[in-house]
Amino acid sequence: MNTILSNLKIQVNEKIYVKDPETSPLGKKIVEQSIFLIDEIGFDNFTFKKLGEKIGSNESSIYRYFENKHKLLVYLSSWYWSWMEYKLVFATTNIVDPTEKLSKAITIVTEKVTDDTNTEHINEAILNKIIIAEFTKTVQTKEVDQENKEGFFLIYKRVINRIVGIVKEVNPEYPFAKSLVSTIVEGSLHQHFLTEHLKTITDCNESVSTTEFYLNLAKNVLR
Amino acid sequence: MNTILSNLKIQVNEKIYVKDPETSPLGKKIVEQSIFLIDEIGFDNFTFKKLGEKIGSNESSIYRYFENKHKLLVYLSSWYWSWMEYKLVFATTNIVDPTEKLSKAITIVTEKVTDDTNTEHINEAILNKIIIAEFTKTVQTKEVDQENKEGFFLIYKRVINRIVGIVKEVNPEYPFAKSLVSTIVEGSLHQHFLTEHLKTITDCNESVSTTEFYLNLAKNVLR
DNA sequence: CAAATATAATAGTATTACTATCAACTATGA
DNA sequence: TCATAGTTGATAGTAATACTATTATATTTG
Repeated sequence: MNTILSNLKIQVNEKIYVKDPETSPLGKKIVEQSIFLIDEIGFDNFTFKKLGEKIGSNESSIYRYFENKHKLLVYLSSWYWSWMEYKLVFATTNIVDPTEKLSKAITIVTEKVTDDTNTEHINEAILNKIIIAEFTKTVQTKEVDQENKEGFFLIYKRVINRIVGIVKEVNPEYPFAKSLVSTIVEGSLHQHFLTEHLKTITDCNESVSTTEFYLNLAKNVLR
Repeated sequence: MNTILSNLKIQVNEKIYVKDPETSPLGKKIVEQSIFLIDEIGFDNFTFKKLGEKIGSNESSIYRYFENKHKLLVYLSSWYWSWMEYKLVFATTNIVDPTEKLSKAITIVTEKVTDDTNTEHINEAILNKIIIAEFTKTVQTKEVDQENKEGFFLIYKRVINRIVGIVKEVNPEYPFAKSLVSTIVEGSLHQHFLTEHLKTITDCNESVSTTEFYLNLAKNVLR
């Protein structure tokens, strides 16, 4: 996986950006540093002006890459889920036993992320923290239907449906495969959030535990 | 329940408001109409100025009740979960069989809400729509730890832990009761959202189905 | 009726979320 | 190597947001 990812470019829907940030040093810096700044001050307090100051660049230059901060967050999310899809595919390819395949998939998608050193300008561990704290904000807007039509959430839906396929291999009779998987994926982000901030309503306390909970859940539901 | 609720006042943590909106006609109007306006234009586009125009009142008057729009949303959420707790308690009291009790509880908490005509100025059906679309925004902020300390989310956590108690009656051996319940409660809001906006990653399509999915899930996990 | 309280109207500030313009610098290719 | 296209930076400006402060006017209560 290592060598392959370093040659592969994560593809993000062109409609999300004004200019592809991967095509210039400034673009890469915007992406790289926005991850740190959003993690640091939170998306709600994040502005292009502050990011400009952080990277020693002008606010107006950032607008040449992203229409607004919402689009930047959608970009980061798309990148994340696209990267997640690679991890998923590589972890499950050539595994014949559906149950084992599903376990690997659930593990990939629910465990805490460590930095993938193959992508130079993106720190996946921090990006994962952002996804945990802010991902629902990319979807939960009044513009969701419009943006869904434009394909902003395709990658996310593809990740879900890839796992749905595995669930159906494990148990073709189970009638709620899609809801189960979307519950696991979204729910694991939520459990990670609770582990950090509202500990009294979760049993998860370290990275492995959230995964354990969902592995156990899936096993019980699909047996 | 009807007669009792019409006499009971839903209690909301005093730190959430500047002045209790239940104590004046203007306060009630602010709460009543904010629900309609947030539903209509979304929380992100909602401002006190727009609300003032809608209710024929001045922006500055609204600030005398709520510090900012975030606090107003926290107020609406607290009200909602408090009301949900009443429904829960009344639906499960005097039921001896834990399994039946849990089924009632899961049904209450996952089903689509219809207006409760006993509360004059609050339309619960619309409020439920707001909770589905915006609830995570009340929690997912940089101030979550501070606000949690001040007790802003106590009611929500109490609802979760009340159901956790029932889960433990059903199966005292199950090691993830808290995570299961928080997954169900938060997850059902998410499934309702997907049903409306991202239909390709959910199996739920009408009110009953989300409940069915989670009843089935809980049954399989706890047997 | 007086005093206290609630509300409305107006004004003002700092920040946000942009857009527009123009100058400077950089890379390319003829 | 020069011309030119494209990128970035600097500055300015606008409308909206998120408030705070002040004063006037109603309304309630004792």
